[in-house]
Formats: sequence, structure tokens, C-alpha cells
Amino acid sequence: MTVQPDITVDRSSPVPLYFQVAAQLEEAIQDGRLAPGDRMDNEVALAQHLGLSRPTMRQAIQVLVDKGLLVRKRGVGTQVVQGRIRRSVELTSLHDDLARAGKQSHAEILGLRMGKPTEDACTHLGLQPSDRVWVLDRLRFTDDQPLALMHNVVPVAVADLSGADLVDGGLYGVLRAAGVHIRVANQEIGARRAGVREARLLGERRGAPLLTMRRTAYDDKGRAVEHGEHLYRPDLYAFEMTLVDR
Amino acid sequence: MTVQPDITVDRSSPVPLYFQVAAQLEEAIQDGRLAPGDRMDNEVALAQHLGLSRPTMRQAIQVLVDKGLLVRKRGVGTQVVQGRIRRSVELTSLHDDLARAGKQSHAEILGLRMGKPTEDACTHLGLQPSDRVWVLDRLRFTDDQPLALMHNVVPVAVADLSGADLVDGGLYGVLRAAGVHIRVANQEIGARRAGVREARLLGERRGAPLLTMRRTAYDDKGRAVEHGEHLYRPDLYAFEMTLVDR
DNA sequence: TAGTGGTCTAGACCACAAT
DNA sequence: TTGTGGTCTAGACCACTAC
Repeated sequence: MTVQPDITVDRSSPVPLYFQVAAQLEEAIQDGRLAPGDRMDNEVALAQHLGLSRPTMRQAIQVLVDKGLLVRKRGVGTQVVQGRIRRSVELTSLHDDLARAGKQSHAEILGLRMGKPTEDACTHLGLQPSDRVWVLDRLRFTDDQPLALMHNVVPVAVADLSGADLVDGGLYGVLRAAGVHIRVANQEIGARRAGVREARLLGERRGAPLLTMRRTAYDDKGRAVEHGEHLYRPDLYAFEMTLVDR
Repeated sequence: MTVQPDITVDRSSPVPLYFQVAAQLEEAIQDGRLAPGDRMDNEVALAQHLGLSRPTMRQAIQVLVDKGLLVRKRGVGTQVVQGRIRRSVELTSLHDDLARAGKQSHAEILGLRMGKPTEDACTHLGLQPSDRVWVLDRLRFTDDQPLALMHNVVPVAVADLSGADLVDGGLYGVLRAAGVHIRVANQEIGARRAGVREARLLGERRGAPLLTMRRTAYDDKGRAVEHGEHLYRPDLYAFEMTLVDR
């Protein structure tokens, strides 16, 4: 049994054809028109059906393979993955994640100052001690509960944070507005006990388990633009992600 | 300044051309012949230099962009990312991760039995209550230190675990040997306190912070093949990953 | 044997960035 | 204006799977 959901392409649109197709296929999976386990038509037939070349059709399918929604097997076909769809950890800030989930959130600014980078910051951001950085400390709340204690360092050469709205917006939004295009990040997720100050700020007891995340982000020129060290309340937050074997 | 590291392709090799090029480019980045910030030659020139078509050259570059080693910007070029290279969380088991890092590791089998799936397991693996599953509990050691307490569930229809070497090998290796090709996984990383039994097994105190990971893995036909719930000692283990904006 | 995805070619035109 | 990556075409041959 093969499936061909209703898909149309608009060649006058500035949106790439492969992206139009990928978006409509994803929609079909999300709303159940393509059910888990369904096998799609083969690539050549799909391409012909939509009036596209096969490479373009393949590119559309590749987008969903990379998202973990489809799997391909040579000699067999392309099928919808059985599992429930989860949003992956993406290259977004906590503010963006919460906003997408429909959660209210705001941040309390504990500190924002320009200064010399620590040795650690120099290492992570590839800076010289003579460079200057913004050092930002915030406590993010959701539904008026303290959720995360965030420490971020941004080189002053990257953006000016002095007038930015870091209470209702997110750091990544501010960077985007400053023309910074974040493309890649390395991050490390771990756990440790809360210290006295951390516990007080997060409304936990001293020694309570906290989820930790350290991230360094790079822009579309490969330049390090941000390093963050965050602490999360594990009863309120966890990291979800999809892994794909390529 | 543009850079063209020494790359050769072997058209008689069964290894795809784009993969040969990607592997050699990655090697050049790892050993410093391509340094962070270096700009590569443009795609057309590289393709011509290697006697490849541009789409093939682009595919090679795409591999490294997906790994977070290169960034591309239209009108600008392709550059090496500044940051240190980290291995991403990949679709591998803890055993494979440790082996790749050169760590000795072995597992103590706390239990292996065939039985009825719990309601939870039915949900995660898409099973009926009448199906049967393997339930596996292990304690993994590295350098003779307890590192992780692992609980895994595998449908009996997927593989026979009864005779498998789960002490010195990993679960994913056993599944691979059984012809299972894991392609996609959803996972969630969090933290919580250790219970009494968990603390005793892991050599921690009750209430100590533990890193938690829950994962459901799917094969190349989209079928759920494994669900795991793991606990890690955070002083010995953390999750590293690279995020790429696509 | 028939059907599938995996790879590859040799071009083309376009949008965007830098100058 | 020039150079870059982004997209797209219309084919081709191959390796693997299932029957």
C-alpha cells in the first residue's frame, strides 16, 4: 500500500520547491494523513506526479529524514517512522523554546556588565584577554516559577546588549536583531548539586539536583558569538532531541 | 586567502566520491591543515580541481556542514568553524561511546528475562499487551567504577537476546549483529535524585544527583526496536552534542 | 527479475554579499 | 559588478531488496 497525499507546488513562490514539498509532507504526517508505518510512493513517481525532477523530490524527502520523520531503505522504499513526533532540541534559546510551547516566560536581570573575559571565556570564545565582553546573568521564570539560572558571555564585537530587551525577549532574538545568524553550537548536558545561592534563586534546597547545560554558539562565518552556562530545575525542564544516523 | 588541501579521489573504490572527499576534508580540519576561520575555495573550483561535478562536491561539503565543522554563507564562501571539534551525541550505545573514547568498560547483568510489556513499554514501542519483550537490566562500569544503571526493553520480534554477549559488548552491537539497522531515536535528558537501590548500585549516596536518559530507537523500516531508561553518575558522564541550524 | 533508493553528471539560472 | 552559495533540471548507472 502506497500513499500519495495531496501536495501542490507553486512555482511562482520564492519558497524553494523542495521546501514546499517537505512542509506539506510534514503536515500530512502531523495530522495523520500519512500514518506511522505507511510506505510512500517511490521517488520517481512522486517527482513525476508533482512535475519535479527526482533530485528535487529527493531533497524534499531528505529534509524529513533529517528530522527523523521518515526512513529510507534501498530496495524497499520510504516509510513514516512509527514513534510519536517530538520536537528536537534545536538551535534556539530557552525563551524561544518556551514561546513555541505556548508558555509565558520572563527573565529577571541579575546583572549585565561589560568587562574583561575570564580565562575560561577566552578559551570558549577564542578571544584575547584584551578583548571585551558582555557578561549577562538572568533568572528565567515560567508561570511565575523560577526555571533556569543563566550565565552568558557575548563579545562586544558581536552585538551591543546595553539597550536590549532581555526581560521579555531572549538573547538569541536580540542577537538575530543585531544581524547575527547563529548556525552551529556545541553543547554539553550534565547534572550537579545546587549551591546555596543557586538553590535560593531557583527555589530549591541546597544540594538539590540541577540539570546543567554549557553551550558555545557560532555564526555563519564560523565566529564564536556566545557562551552560556545554564542551570535548570529538573522537575520543570528536560532536553528532548531526535538523533538520526546518516 | 583560500585553501585547497591535498585531496584525491579513487573512482575505482566502492566508497562514494562525496564520502571520500568529506572524509579527507574532515581529516584536514582535524589535523590543522584547514584551520578554524580558513575560507575554502569555492565549490565550482573545488569540483573542477577534483574532477567532480558540482553537486557531488556540494554533497561532500554538506556532510561536514551537518557535522558542524563548516559553515556556508551565500555570497561569502565556506569557512571552518572556529570552535574546538567535539564528537556529537550520535546514534550509538554507551558501550560504543566508551569504546571510541578508548575506555575499558564492561557490564554486570542484573537481570534478563522475557515477559509481558508494561503499559509504558506498549506505549513507547507501539506494542500490544499480547506481545512479548526482553527486559534487560545492567550496570555498566568503566575503569571498574560504576557509571550507568541501564534498563532496556526490546520486543522479542526484533531479536533474541538470550545468548547475546551483553557483558563485554553493547546492546546496539547485539542488535546490529541480528540484522537490525537503527536509524532514528527520540531521547530525553533530565536529572533527578538517586533512590536507595540506585545509589547503592552506582556507589553514590541516596539523594545524590543523577543524569537521566530515556530513549526510543527505530530501525530502517520505522519500527520501534528498543526503549531504554538510563541513569548516569554526573561526575563521570555528560552528553555532548553539536546543533546545526538547517 | 522487477523495483527501490544511492550516487553522479553537466550543465542552468537565481539571490545575496562584497567591492 | 563580480563572486559566492542556493536551487533546479533531465537524464544515467549502480547496489540492494523482495519475489
